[in-house]
Amino acid sequence: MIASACDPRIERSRSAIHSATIEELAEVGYGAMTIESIARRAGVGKATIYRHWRGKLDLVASALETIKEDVVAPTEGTVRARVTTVLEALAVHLADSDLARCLPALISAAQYDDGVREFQRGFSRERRGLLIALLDEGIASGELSADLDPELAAAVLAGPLFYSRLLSHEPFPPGRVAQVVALVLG
Amino acid sequence: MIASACDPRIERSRSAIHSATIEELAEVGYGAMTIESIARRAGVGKATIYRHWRGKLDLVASALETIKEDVVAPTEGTVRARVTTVLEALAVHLADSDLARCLPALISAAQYDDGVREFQRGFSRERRGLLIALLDEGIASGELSADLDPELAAAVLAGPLFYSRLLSHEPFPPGRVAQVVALVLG
Amino acid sequence: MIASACDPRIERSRSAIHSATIEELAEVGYGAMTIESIARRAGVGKATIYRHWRGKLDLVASALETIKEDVVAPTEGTVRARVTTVLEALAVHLADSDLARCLPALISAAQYDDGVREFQRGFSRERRGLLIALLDEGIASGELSADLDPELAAAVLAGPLFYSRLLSHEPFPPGRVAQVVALVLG
Amino acid sequence: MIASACDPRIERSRSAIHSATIEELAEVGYGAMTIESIARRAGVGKATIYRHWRGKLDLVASALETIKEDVVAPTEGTVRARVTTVLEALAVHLADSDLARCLPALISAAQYDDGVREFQRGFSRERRGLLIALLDEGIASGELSADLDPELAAAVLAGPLFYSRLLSHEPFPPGRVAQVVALVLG
DNA sequence: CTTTAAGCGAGACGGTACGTCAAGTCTTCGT
DNA sequence: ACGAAGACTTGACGTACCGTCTCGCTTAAAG
Repeated sequence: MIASACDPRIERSRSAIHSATIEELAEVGYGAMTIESIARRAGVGKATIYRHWRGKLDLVASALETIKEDVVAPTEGTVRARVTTVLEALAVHLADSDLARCLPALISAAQYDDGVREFQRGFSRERRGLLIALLDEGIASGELSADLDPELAAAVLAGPLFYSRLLSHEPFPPGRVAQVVALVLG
Repeated sequence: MIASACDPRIERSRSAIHSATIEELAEVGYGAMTIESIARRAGVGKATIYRHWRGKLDLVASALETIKEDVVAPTEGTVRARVTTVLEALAVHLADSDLARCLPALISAAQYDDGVREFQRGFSRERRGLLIALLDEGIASGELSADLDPELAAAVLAGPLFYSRLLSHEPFPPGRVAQVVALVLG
Repeated sequence: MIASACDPRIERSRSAIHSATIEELAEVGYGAMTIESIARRAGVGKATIYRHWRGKLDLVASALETIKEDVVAPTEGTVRARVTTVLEALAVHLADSDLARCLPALISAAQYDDGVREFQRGFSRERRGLLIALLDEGIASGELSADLDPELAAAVLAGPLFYSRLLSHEPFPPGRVAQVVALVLG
Repeated sequence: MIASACDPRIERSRSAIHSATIEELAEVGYGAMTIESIARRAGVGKATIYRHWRGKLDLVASALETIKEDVVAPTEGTVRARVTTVLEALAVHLADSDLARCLPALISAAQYDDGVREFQRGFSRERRGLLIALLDEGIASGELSADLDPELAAAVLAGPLFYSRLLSHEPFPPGRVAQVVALVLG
């Protein structure tokens, strides 16, 4: 009955389907991606996909969860330097990674699916949380002005990187991250 | 031959199709929108649509052009105040407009379609151009530091508005625009 | 609106589909026959089939109508000789013809579909009518006993041919038809 | 190993599956009947069915064997009377019995499956054997003409009953069996 | 003031993908 | 050890749109 918990085919299928989903998402985008092509690429039957997920959105949300990697902030150096490091990592990540390649699809899907939206909101909140914590620390230590609103500043710091990637369709050059930090944190 | 330039039937079809496209886009989103439903809603044959546009993306891009309102920068007041006004207008626009509602779909589509990418790039460049011109003016008049990189500053100013809309799925509160301007332009 | 009445594609599709249906029916039987295989064989889209017929049964019934050939009784010779000729033709037909090859499928389908049943009943009634008319003529001319029930006799004459084909799965040898006639008509 | 011969569970499953098969067959017909629905109805796993039978046809053939009642020819009276009795029993059987209801499906299946064909041929041969034996007896006793071909006569006697059932889709009225016998056996 | 040719709506065409269902196979677990 | 349960791959189901096509009507223009 709960045999499924141990049947190795289930796990093999799930991971094959997840990989295929990420690849399809990055290659053709959410709209053009089809369940049939995922099934074909993963070498599984369509029914196997529908057995585990309710549909395309559900599948994509679950596949994206699997590639959400933890980001850690450095602990050494001035807050400005550490913020720069974090943003540079983000810039590099946005320039080339599975998640970044799926980002446009993700944003589009989030518009019509609560699950995807929650996932994506969580993803950004996590990233932003890192920055906010650093800024809080800088304010506490006196390195940054007490007037600074960390939430707002985090959005202002990360904003241009996403803006560049999504609106101008050019990755933000990691080399210019320092300029942004200088502009915003004075 | 070039009768079409004058034939009123063509214009009637075009505008009926454009309206239907905007309505469908707002109601069901880009992904769920179909050419058939647009044809149905506009009361035209499918072929009439394909006669004038290459496909869904082309049609949507063209429909959006028709609702793209010109944005004009104010000419009175300090540059800081005028930048604030422009960004506030953008924040309001992003919070509720047909174009803003289609933005996620556009960004996604732009990944895979050159035409859409160009359309979208043009749209953002135009907006950004306004800001850059203002900043240039501020530098020239001495109101802003000569060290300021207008291109970068424009991305830093507009970035958080899009970041909020696209990544957090919350419109950026127009009331906080002033804070951003203060943070970035000192 | 009634443009379809003249569109030559419609007739081409219909006849291609009919042929493919008869071939499939004869080759694999009613149960194993699929709409997809018919569409593939006819070189048409599945939707084209569903556009014209409600389903498999409807399609089969309509395809069989197209191969229903008229049978004519000879007018010369004794009634016994003419009955023999008609039955021999039936025996040959049952041994090798599209309709005969589809007969088992037809009988099976008739069990669950009124349309197919009516078609098949009509087909047998027609054949039987020929025999009955001949027997009536024989009774009228005095060649056959006035006690003979033509309806019953027709069933007794044709019965063994179908019995052999359907129950023993062997075509009834045309050469033995004369014996049946001798047995039944004395 | 051959534990199955003794394991009471096996027998319980077999009979539950047989009953379920007969019920499904009668309710929805051969074509619409599925292994899954039989398994469901019998309260058994699909694999249990496939462990014992090769497929639907095999299962149906086997289920029908279980309800094949032995037919015995009467031993008293004239051969003509006894032939009439046997044919009347057949007419009644064809009018309403599980086997008769499955006959069209069987005939169709027999075209494409050797096993079913053999089963069905055996079924008719058995019935016909009864008739042939009676006719042989009649010839031996002098009641019937020595010229009579018992094989042929059997087909001519039984033919109309099947003809009526399969081609006209009307059960042959048992009351008219005597007329057939009179016509064929003089 | 008619031709005449365009643009039109309608919708059939061959296709692809949808999400569902059943086929027959295979693996795990519980009795 | 064997059967029940159920996940697996496969492939057909009938539907919806895709983008292309053919048709007959309508209508604006050029003769």
